[in-house]
Amino acid sequence: MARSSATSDVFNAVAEVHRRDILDALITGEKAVGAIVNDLPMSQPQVSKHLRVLSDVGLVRCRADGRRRLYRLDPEHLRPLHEWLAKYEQAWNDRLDRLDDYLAEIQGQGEPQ
Amino acid sequence: MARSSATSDVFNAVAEVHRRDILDALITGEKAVGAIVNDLPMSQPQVSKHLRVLSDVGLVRCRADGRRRLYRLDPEHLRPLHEWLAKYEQAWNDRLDRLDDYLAEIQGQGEPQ
DNA sequence: TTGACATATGCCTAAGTAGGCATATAATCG
DNA sequence: CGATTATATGCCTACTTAGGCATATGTCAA
Repeated sequence: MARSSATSDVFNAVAEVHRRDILDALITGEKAVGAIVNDLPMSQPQVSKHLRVLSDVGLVRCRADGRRRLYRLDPEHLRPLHEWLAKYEQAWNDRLDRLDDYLAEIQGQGEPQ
Repeated sequence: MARSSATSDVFNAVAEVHRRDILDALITGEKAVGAIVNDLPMSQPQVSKHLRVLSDVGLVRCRADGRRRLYRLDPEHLRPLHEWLAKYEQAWNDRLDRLDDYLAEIQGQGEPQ
């Protein structure tokens, strides 16, 4: 048996590196499919299919603009991940607080945009 | 092609519901395999195999105690997830701040232990 | 309408893997 | 040592899925 359907599970949707790449590409804002294809080393059908999965899970939303489809992130749907992770942050607060510090540090350093 | 090996990727390791269940079961502390089998509706080999995956990724650590193997969480290895998620928290701080509030709320309410 | 551009889908194959079952390994006890 | 308990592995099958390719669908322009 394989993993339960990625279509209905944010965890599975995000488990795919390429899908994370797409989400990362959308962090800067709304983008057309073609733009994503240009930014990432993926074929157009590949991108479209991954966008479909991400869309089914709610992580991205689509908007029509002429013959283009503009996709944007819907971070609200990262909530399950966030909640799940939060349980562990609570349990081992001290260790993860250090992690938070570390993150704040590297984020403070490299903020090009 | 299937997803890239779960053995080398925290995201994939955590994508499996049963593996998350095991991790959740270990939140309260170190547990023997048998204890996990008792707590969750899974067979012993099933639990052992999932523990193997989690172990390979570093999310759990094993300690021998007689004929038992005690497993405990190593939250440090949740860092990739945390870091990845942090990027989005930064980008949409206002939205996820509300989520943080919400989480703090429900966590403050139900703290039985 | 015809043609060019933009994106989505369908079909197919290869590959990874979860779970069941039996069994191997390991440790303890008598 | 032999028996029992505790856990890990191996084999097998079924199911999911990523990616390639071709093509359908949709939109705009002339």
